[in-house]
Amino acid sequence: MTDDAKDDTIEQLNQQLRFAIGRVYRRFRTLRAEGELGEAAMATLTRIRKVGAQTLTELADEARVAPSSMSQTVNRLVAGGYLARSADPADGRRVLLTLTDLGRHTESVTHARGLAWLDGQLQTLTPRERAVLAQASDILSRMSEN
Amino acid sequence: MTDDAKDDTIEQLNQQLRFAIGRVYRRFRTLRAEGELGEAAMATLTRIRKVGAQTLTELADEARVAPSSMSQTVNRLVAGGYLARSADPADGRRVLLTLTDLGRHTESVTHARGLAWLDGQLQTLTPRERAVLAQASDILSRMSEN
DNA sequence: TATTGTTATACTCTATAACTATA
DNA sequence: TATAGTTATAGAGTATAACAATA
Repeated sequence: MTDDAKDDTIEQLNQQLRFAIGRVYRRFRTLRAEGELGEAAMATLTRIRKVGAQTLTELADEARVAPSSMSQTVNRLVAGGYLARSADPADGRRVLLTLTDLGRHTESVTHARGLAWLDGQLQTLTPRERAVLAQASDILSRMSEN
Repeated sequence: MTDDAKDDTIEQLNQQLRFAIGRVYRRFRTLRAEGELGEAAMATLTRIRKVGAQTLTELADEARVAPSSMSQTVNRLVAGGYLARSADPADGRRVLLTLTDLGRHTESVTHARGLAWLDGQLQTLTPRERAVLAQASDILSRMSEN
């Protein structure tokens, strides 16, 4: 295989992959039911449910957004009663975000519902196709760290 | 393998995949340079470049967004001089969207630049990993049609 | 009546710039 | 000075509802 042929393959894969990911992402987004929390809000609740109380900077870094963006997402969640702000006793500049009962319950219910469509799709695949997606997930996660 | 074990695998894949796709999509989005067109606008220009003049409904269906959403994306593109509206001689209700010279040029340049990051990432993968991503792209594209 | 498209309005998500409070 | 966080402001993208024009 010449370098040119290899570049062609990569160019083609690039476009296929970007197109496929955009479509699936938008598909996810349209699954959101009336009155349900948006992607960023849900991801924030899920993160705190998984790892416990987080500071604003921790959440912003993990989501790869600006601190002000996360501050506004947190504002909406606090206003809705899903998150509570509390002072960090060890450092007065820090604010610890924790789930309220409503936040914990909403995260659990919405998470389960959000998985339903993808579950249905995955059920229709062959085991081999699922294995391909599992490997692709690993590769994509690694890539997005750069 | 029992049914329960199979369900566990799918549940795990579900979460991995959704996480991976969200991360890569957001990574794409942050690549956008100052003053460049956004994802939806660029995708619209690219679609017209590939298949020629399109009506609003065609564009909305392909992108899987509401007609009013596409109308507003088109509004921004027409206001910026990237697209031109013209009447369909065969049906007075229809509006045909075509690229202007600026639109064609911008699509070409921005498209090339947008591919750069992903190209770099793909170059670092093994041929086998790239094959996995190519297969995954197909599977994901098929899935998002449902 | 049905289809095509637009506008009004509102919400989510994001960013930059300017700011306060604490270390 | 540096770090943590907030607010003001702006813009992209999306949706629903109400509407006009044409088929």
